Amino acid sequence: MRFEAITIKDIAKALHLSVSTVSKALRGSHEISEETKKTVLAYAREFNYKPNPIAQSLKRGRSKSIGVIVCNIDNNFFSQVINGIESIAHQRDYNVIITQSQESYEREISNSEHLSSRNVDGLIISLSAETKNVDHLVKLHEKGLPIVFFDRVTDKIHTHTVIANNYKGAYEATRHLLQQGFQRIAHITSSGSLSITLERLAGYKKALEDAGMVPDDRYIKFCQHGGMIHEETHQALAELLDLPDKPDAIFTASDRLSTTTLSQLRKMKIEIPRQIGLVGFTNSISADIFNPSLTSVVQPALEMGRLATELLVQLIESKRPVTQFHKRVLETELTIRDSSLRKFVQTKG
Amino acid sequence: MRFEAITIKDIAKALHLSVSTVSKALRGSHEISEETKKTVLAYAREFNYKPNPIAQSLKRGRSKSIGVIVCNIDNNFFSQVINGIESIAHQRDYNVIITQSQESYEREISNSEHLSSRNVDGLIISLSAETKNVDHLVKLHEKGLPIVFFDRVTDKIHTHTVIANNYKGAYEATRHLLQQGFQRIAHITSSGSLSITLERLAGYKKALEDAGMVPDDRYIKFCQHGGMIHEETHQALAELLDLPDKPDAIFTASDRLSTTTLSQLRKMKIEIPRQIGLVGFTNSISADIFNPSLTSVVQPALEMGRLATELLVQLIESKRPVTQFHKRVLETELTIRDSSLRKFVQTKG
DNA sequence: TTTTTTTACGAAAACGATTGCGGCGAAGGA
DNA sequence: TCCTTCGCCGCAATCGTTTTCGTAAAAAAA
Repeated sequence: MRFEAITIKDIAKALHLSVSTVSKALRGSHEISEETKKTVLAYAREFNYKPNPIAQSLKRGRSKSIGVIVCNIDNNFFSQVINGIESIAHQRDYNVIITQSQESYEREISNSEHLSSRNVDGLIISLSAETKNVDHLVKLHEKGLPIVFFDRVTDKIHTHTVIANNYKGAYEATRHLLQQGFQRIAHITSSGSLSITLERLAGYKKALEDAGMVPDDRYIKFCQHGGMIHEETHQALAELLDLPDKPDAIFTASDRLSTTTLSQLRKMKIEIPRQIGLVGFTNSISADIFNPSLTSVVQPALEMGRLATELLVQLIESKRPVTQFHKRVLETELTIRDSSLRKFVQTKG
Repeated sequence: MRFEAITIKDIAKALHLSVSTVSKALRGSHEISEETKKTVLAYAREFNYKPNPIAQSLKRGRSKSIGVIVCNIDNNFFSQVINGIESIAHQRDYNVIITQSQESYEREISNSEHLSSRNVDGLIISLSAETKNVDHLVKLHEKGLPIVFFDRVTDKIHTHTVIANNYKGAYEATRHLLQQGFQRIAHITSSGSLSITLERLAGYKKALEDAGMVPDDRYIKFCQHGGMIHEETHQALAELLDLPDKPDAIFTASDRLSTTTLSQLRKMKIEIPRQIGLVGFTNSISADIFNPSLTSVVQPALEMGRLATELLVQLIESKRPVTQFHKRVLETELTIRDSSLRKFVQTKG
């Protein structure tokens, strides 16, 4: 390092003041005269003084930064959420540290501990598919670390949560398929330990029941790794297609599952939606240029990120312990495209 | 905070040792007896002692973490690079801090300064589309911060760089279109100040020249924001289609530009590849399910991330100043799909 | 003038860890 | 017996900042 950053000590020496006086002057303390403040501020500005955040962090135990743990950023839903998080965070003068759990329980633990030891002021997290136990987060929460959950939440920790209306989104998607005349609607979803899985599954089942049908467990496939491992999705799909009463439509519960399923069906030369209709939860910005274009349950990802961050900042900056927690549920939007349209089939065929 | 993390001081107090003895014991110093070391290690393990990274960072000026600046994580190329970065970084026991410039020069500056002030030990960066001046990085580099550039590089700073063979990739893409019989090949690309833009443009032109054609500037459109602003791409496309000699093929130079162009052409009901052929630089994992499936120049993104990180760690951990710098050029791969196949058209039409 | 209050600043401890140096006791050499 | 050497450990400074407390000098009150 040739040019070291300027410190309070340097300013103090240059102006023949003490370190403490400079510090107070910079922070605008009332015990420093206006004149001294001006001198210090002027000098600081001239030499581009920036307080060392590491030292501040050590001293104050706060860092003006928030940690984010998502399973994977390579996914339009999460990257949109992160954009929402960053927009509010920067507005409130917080920095954002993004980490990926890659759907791994181990990495979720190590990421959360690392972020905590880095003195992040709060945590925004969507649980990994492998996570069945949240003791690691309970521990941090009890230590006083504010946490906001989004998307994949837990009820083991009493705090703010932000989710999409997964139940209703799944219900509408399934009902849409039914309205299109599909009879045997399968459901490919993520790990059964995730909140979103259960909520979406419930919505799917309810829609079937409301149509006078009985949900059939053979039509419901869980993928423990949420589509991160392709073979898993392929096998689920193969099993569905091996059933005596093959499904004539599939409702996929996540971004990765949707694209993998679509891709695999096409590789198998199965025509969509003629042979199999498809609706998926996805925030892919390319869903309209898929072949066929994919009917999607879209979550308000950006808004979810913004909201989660606002709630987190409230927690962080609250003077008194917060006891009143919100569970914010945002509505999804069903965007109907070709992959689920029977009419589309009829036109063609 | 109810349960504070255990510190060296706590251990010292509990074992009736001094803080310095404990510190040395934990680091395995030879000036501490084996017996004492054992006691300390045992106690530390029992109470799950973790050194405070903030304090270490302040004391040592190093943080065992590396900063990453990319324009946008919502992009398969960059998210794959980041996966490569994380895989090596974790292997080498470094943490990764990801930030987004959103193609903004201002944000690139503030991100780089913030990362530097957080004592990252090194920086991996792909320049923003707006960046024409790299003084902010020169300053950090002269201060001694190791930097590795990838993808969008600069020759203003003498250090390691990792790029794809953009020239050759563009050459092959263009040649492929020519071989398919396309005559008037347009090129939609990013900001002219980016290295990748110039390299890809050169490859495109060379392929045309080698085919006995003269590159025509009216067929070359620059998008300053690299596709982040849709209107920009739309206008470029509109201008191309307004030309007296409309292009019969387009070669797009980036992920976002490719998907936006494809989407827009479809909205305009322009048939691909019959009316317009399309080849794009993209690492989208969904390129095969696009409509039509998109012929792509694919970069070895994961490998680029891994390599950049290995080079960075070398710089960080080198005892002596490094003076020999590498420019690593990795080969791209042309994946041919329907969007560029004249044969495909003939079959259909 | 003396006492009290106010103003404006400095000294020092603290955050948690690292490290050069000094010291003390025991062992070895003369 | 005395001196040196060495092993083992503690003291104290340090990183850059914040904050409590103490204290001069100046201002106000007596």
